[in-house]
Amino acid sequence: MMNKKQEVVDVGTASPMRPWDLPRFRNWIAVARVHQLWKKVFGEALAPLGIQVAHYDVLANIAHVPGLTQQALAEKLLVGRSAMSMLLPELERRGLIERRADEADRRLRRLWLTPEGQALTDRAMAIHVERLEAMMTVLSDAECDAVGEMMRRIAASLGR
Amino acid sequence: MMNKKQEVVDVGTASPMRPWDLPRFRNWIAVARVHQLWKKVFGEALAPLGIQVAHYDVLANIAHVPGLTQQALAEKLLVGRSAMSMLLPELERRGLIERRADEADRRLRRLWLTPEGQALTDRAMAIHVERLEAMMTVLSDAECDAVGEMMRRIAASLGR
DNA sequence: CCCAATTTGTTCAATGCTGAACGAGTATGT
DNA sequence: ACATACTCGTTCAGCATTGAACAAATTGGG
Repeated sequence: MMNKKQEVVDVGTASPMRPWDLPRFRNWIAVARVHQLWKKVFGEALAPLGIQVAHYDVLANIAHVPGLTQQALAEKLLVGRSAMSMLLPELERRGLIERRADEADRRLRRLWLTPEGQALTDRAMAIHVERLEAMMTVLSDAECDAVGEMMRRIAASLGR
Repeated sequence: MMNKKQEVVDVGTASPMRPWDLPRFRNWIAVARVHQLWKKVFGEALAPLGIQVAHYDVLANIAHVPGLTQQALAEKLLVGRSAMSMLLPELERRGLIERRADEADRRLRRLWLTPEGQALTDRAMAIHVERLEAMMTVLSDAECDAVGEMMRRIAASLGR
């Protein structure tokens, strides 16, 4: 497969650098824009449940990996540990999650969903899937998979 | 081209909804993750210049469309107008931008880069392009363009 | 011409996240 | 056993962003 570097003819413009002329630049802008738009749309879709995207991210990750620690959760969400210390007490107070100290290592607080939390998370995930499918209808299955594969490749190269 | 809906065999699991099994879900997670990682990486790359990503977004957009209004800038960045009212005075104080009232409509404050602002923006854009190219090396030109095209399609479908 | 409605930018209280400092608990080395 | 270094979670001040309320300027209909 050809993979020659994409070049832009320098016509001697005043500006020494015109990123908007570079395909990679313009294409990445599109990625960033879709991500931002999605966060807005999803946040509004979640509002009727009385939770925000940050709450949902927590609940969905506990549902995916029950019993994970606050540290592990913070890493998955790419936020600081302190953010969890601020957010989780609120979810606990609302009876959505439970924090139990690990028996072997009492520094760790492992996270679990209560039945109410699981029920809310199920509803939120249903909304998530529904909205995502709606957004993705403009892509064929093959295209969608191709995007995912490429993004995982980029993530791997970023995480060195 | 085949475009049959991707289905997941329901093996009668306990959970009524398992989004992680859906390809569209997993693929989108990858997009979100790359975007978040990029923001972190880029922010660190920008730190030596003494500006943050939010500042850069402002400067780069003024460089791209000199004389745009605060309102137009806020819309482009998907933030509220008040965010600009907080951020721009700082950039003005540092001598990077200039705000001049429009002659015809004195409600509007149009934004321009000072020579210093232009110089800093050029340096920042060089870093931006360099980092972006580095991140994108794992994609061929055709793949990169394909991602951009698909993202623009999604953005169009989201913006109804 | 005039009054109401709209638009632009600003202010301010409230919210959420960060990063550093800290205490409690655990691991390591001698 | 003991001291040191590390890890996990919490607290707190600092900072950015939001959304509502506001003033100034403009627009449009009577």
